[in-house]
Amino acid sequence: MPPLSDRSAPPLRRIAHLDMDAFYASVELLRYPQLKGLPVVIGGGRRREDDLLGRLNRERPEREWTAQDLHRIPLDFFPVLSGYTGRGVITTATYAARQFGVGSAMGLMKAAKLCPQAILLPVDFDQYRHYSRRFKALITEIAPLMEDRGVDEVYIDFTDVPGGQREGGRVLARLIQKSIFDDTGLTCSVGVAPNKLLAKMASEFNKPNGISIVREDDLESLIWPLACRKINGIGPKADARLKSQGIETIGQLAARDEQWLMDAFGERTGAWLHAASHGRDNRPVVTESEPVSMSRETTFDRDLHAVRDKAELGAVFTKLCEQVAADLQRKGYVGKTIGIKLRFDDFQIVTRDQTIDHYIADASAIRKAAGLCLKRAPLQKRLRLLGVRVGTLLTAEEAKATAHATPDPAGETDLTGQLF
DNA sequence: TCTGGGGTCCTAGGACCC
DNA sequence: TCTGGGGTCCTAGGACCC
Repeated sequence: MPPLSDRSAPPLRRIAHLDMDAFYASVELLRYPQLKGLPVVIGGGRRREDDLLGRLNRERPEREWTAQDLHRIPLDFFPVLSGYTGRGVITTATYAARQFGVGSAMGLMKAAKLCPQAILLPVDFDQYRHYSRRFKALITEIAPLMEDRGVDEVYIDFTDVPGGQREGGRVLARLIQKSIFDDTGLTCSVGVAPNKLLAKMASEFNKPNGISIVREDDLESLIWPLACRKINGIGPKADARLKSQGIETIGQLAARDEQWLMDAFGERTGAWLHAASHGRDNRPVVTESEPVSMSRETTFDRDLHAVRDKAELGAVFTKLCEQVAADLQRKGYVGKTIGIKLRFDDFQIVTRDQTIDHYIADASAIRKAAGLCLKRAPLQKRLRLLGVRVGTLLTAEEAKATAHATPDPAGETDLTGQLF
């Protein structure tokens, strides 16, 4: 019989990070299995891709093509990157496409140079959301403490889940992988570690369809040789600053004195860099959170001028306000900080926002406040992007309960003097 | 031929209040 | 006339992430 202290010892903290493999592209491959193994990129702007079925029925009318026939669409019928013009970027590329050096966030025109034969599919967010909900539901059936990190990523707290400690978490990770694959046909990569920071790094070790286990004492051998950029939170700017100090790897970062880091990078950031390099992170897995803001933005097909393209801009502006309003209402939120975002032709970004004294969610009130913001913005340069944001959110119920929500009285919204 | 869209969090200065 | 802190809210910009 083990002593009481042993039996009551708390289980080791085991946190998993799960990352779906090439998620958007993999979902597309479920519909178009004939594309398996080929270079495929997902992306593109608003430029509506000609619907494949419609085109088939027009150009190959020898039979009727329906949604059941997607897997039968001949390869030569898919649009390819070659000759692409427009401002779209790649959202996801299949592993076959990545061989050519194309990847997320790359402009499609640049990708067309690198891999003109790649098949280009338009994004289909409804489809990705559907699979996203499905794989997350499967996970929470097995392990209820899950943190949503976007459509294709989650953290999972394995600590108290039956089997979560076996082989460092590998057994449970395998179970979840299998459950997702059996139900959806999609694969994912999982990293299990003592905390979120290390789990996130671990999930990258063995892609695709891999599992990596990182334990406390793996720090030196597995983490320290990695580039600082692998730490979630160190981006290109911070990485450049670290490099300028001769710090390339996480091990080199860990070798620096904490006080030195605090002097060089600020109290907070320095302390965080020091902790992260030593694999320390006590952030909990957060299962629910309220949104802070909602926004809509759009990049124009060509840069627009505030005066010369006033009518076009005004129409887009109104539409963005309507979309944000619809998003707020559909999700049941109101907000009182209304803001705009402009990106000029030189890529400079300017924001203006204004907090009003009551919570709103209707398009005309948003349009009115956003219009006032626009008046305070410089408008000499041509615009590439326009965005509308509503922040300082409250749920509609909260707002009602505290009588904060004052609906814009009918007819009071006055658009006279508005720029657009 | 550059570079999408939707988010979160942090910083820093100023206003204002105690 | 000069001299304090602290705290909160607001605004603008920027880094970073998916």
